Amino acid sequence: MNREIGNNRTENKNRVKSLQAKTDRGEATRQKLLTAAEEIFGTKGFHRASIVEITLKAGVAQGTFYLYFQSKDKIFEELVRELNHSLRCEISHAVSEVKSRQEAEEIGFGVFFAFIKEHRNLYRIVQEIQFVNEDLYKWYYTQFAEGYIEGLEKAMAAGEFRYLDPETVAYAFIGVAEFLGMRWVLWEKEDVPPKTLNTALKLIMEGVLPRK
Amino acid sequence: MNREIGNNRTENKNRVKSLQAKTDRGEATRQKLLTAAEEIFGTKGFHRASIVEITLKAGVAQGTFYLYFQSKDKIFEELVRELNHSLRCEISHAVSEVKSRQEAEEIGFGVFFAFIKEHRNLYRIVQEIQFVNEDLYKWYYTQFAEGYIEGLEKAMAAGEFRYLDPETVAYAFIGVAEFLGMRWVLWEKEDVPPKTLNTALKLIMEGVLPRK
Amino acid sequence: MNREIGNNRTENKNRVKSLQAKTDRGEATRQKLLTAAEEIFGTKGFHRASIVEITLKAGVAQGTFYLYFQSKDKIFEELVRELNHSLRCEISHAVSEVKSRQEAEEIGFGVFFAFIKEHRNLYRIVQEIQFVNEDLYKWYYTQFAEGYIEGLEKAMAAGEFRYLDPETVAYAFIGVAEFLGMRWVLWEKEDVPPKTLNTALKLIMEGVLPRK
Amino acid sequence: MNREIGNNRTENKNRVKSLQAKTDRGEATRQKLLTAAEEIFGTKGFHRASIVEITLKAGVAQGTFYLYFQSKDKIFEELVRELNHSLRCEISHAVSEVKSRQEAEEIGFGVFFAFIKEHRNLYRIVQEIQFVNEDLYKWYYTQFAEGYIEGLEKAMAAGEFRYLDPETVAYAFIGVAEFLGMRWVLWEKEDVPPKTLNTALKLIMEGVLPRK
DNA sequence: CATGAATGAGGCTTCATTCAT
DNA sequence: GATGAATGAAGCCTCATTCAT
Repeated sequence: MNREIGNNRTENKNRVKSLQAKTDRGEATRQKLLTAAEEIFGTKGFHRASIVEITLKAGVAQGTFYLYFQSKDKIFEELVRELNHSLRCEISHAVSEVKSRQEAEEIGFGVFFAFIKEHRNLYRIVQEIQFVNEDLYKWYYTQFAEGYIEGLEKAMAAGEFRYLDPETVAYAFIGVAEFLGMRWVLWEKEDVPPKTLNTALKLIMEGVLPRK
Repeated sequence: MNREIGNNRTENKNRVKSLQAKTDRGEATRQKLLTAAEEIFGTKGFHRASIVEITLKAGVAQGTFYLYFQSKDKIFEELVRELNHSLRCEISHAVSEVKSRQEAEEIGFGVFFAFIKEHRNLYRIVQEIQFVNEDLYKWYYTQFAEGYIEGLEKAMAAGEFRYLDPETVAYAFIGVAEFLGMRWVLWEKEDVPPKTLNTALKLIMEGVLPRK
Repeated sequence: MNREIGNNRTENKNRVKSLQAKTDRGEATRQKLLTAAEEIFGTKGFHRASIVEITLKAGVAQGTFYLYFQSKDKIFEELVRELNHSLRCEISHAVSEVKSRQEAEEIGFGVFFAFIKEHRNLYRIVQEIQFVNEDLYKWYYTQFAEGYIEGLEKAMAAGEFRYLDPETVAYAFIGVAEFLGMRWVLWEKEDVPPKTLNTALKLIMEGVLPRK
Repeated sequence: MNREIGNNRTENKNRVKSLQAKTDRGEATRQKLLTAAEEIFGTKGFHRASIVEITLKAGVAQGTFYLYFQSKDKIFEELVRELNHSLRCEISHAVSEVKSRQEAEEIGFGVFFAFIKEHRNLYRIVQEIQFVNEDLYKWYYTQFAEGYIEGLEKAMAAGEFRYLDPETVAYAFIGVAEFLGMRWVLWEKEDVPPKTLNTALKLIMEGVLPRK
């Protein structure tokens, strides 16, 4: 499944390109549409958003939309794939030069919070994709989990982390990040306070039980 | 905010009742509608569900719907409040006779997973409420967090848990539960495997770092 | 009416030519478009066919279409005129060396069936023209009828056929040919069986009443 | 095929009825829509007709249309089935009390011409159905042919008509009727002149060859 | 209390045609 | 001559909601 959905992205882009958008002008329009869509979808959600609105904001005619995207669903899906890609890139890049796995978690959480602050809109989009394309929703989190699991396994093998089923740990950590991000970044529209970030890290590293 | 949203529920019910002379027949119809709505909303999501479908399943006329609920949004919101109420009741009841806070977490997670397995439909509804009534979405999690925080504070005061910002811990734990529930109960349509549950508990209790 | 419509054809061509300096390259493009249009219109019908599709199949840009044809309607009409022309040419040519009028009918029916088998696509086009340009539709059949009437009158004058209102006979014969062609060639996608052809000829020559 | 398409009619009607239209009011609306549709489709053809136009003429809201018909296609198809039914009923009724098969043809042709004069609109509809639902188009003529064949076989068995492949004769006769109807009723918007009708009958009875 | 027919705004999408390059 | 991106009108259909009975 992952493969397919992942590849769809490129295929899709290529197919569209082969039909149109061979010029810079076309590519610019495409970008205008994506940007507009990101904002509208993020603000009003998928269902309350309308194509008219998107094209209005993009400053193009309604029909132009369909030169670049097959449907409302498709542009939405593309946005999700982009978000997934960007976020994973940012995290893996930031984490790449880290010394310990513990530090990696710290950096990773930080980048994640920064990202959703920056892309507040796109972030909400992910939440709604499950009602539009459930497979893509699963794919979204599976992608993250896979990368996470890999890192965890290395850390466990190296003795940095004790052995705990990596998939469980991965989803648990993602859950922690998502809910703290939701609570502070999305609801409060601020940064996650340092205290909270520290607490979260202490929690996942050492748990809530008192250390003896 | 909480107050208002919480009260809406009762107000709503009362208003309708006062209009309808509280007949049993009326109350039965109301219940039929709620039950039908639960299934339809849960299956197809809020936007794809239609009032006709709900009334059809409930076996009443279209117009009848508006005798009991002001709008599509409102019945949806009521369902969310019901879900919130039931789940919190079940958990607090199950947890009430527990000896340690640690055991409370264990029981709590278990009950939560069982609940979403049972109410898979209603559970999906919560995910979608954020696009219909964002305040209610916040209310939903705030309610949980509040109860959770209270329990955590007691445990910390008693020295069962070490002191960590309780709100952070509460949202983190909720995040863990939600994502494991999503991954195993909703995606696999099975129980959360015991191994996963154990791993999760170990994780939140003692963290991933090796114990010295 | 006939005159005008008939002339439109040439006028149209000439006008375009005069704009386009009659280059061979231009004429080739024009032909590519006509050929593509014939296939697309024939396959999907006028309304379901699209200009993009035609230009795609012709291997030219969308805009190019309008260099050679004024509109979707016009190319469709031109196709009809071409069909009319070809079919009448084929028939009159085949019939030209015939000895009796009776034989002419035989040959004529045969050529007609062969033609629609060959040009199944173009043939369907004629059926649809009535909803695009009713005059042209009438023109199409009037052209046939006129030729037919002429031949019939000669045969009647010569005593080969008895005298019956020639226009009625002409339309009746055309109707017979069309319906047998529809039934066997278009529906069965085969030749009209010899038995059917013979039956038809017997029928129009001698009727259904028993010969005394 | 015939069965299915034929039955669809009743099924369709019933299905719709079960959803709505249980009252006289509903049935009246349904009729208003059918009547309006008959006129609009007949005048402008299927593709150029629009639902708005139909509902406007029927004096109902756009949405009302979809209470009674599933789609633009479906109402069109229903109209065709109705036409087919009515016409066959009228003919078979008129022909039922006839003494000879020859007289039956005479009456049949007459009723047919009268019918298309009366239902000029509906008649054009049939021509276009082939581009909307090809099976239904075939069904339309197959229905006629079947009835026709039956009558012809009887006449041939009785020696009233000589033996000629009945299916061929049926389609040929239908073709004659259609083309004369087209030429005089539809194009001239008048009755088929008696002369023409007589000529046609003579032709199909005795052919064009001189009687010896 | 209940019905269900009717409403009408609004959404997505298609496509013939134009025009700057 | 040719291109192909852009246009925007128009079409079909859905559905939450109302209201006369």
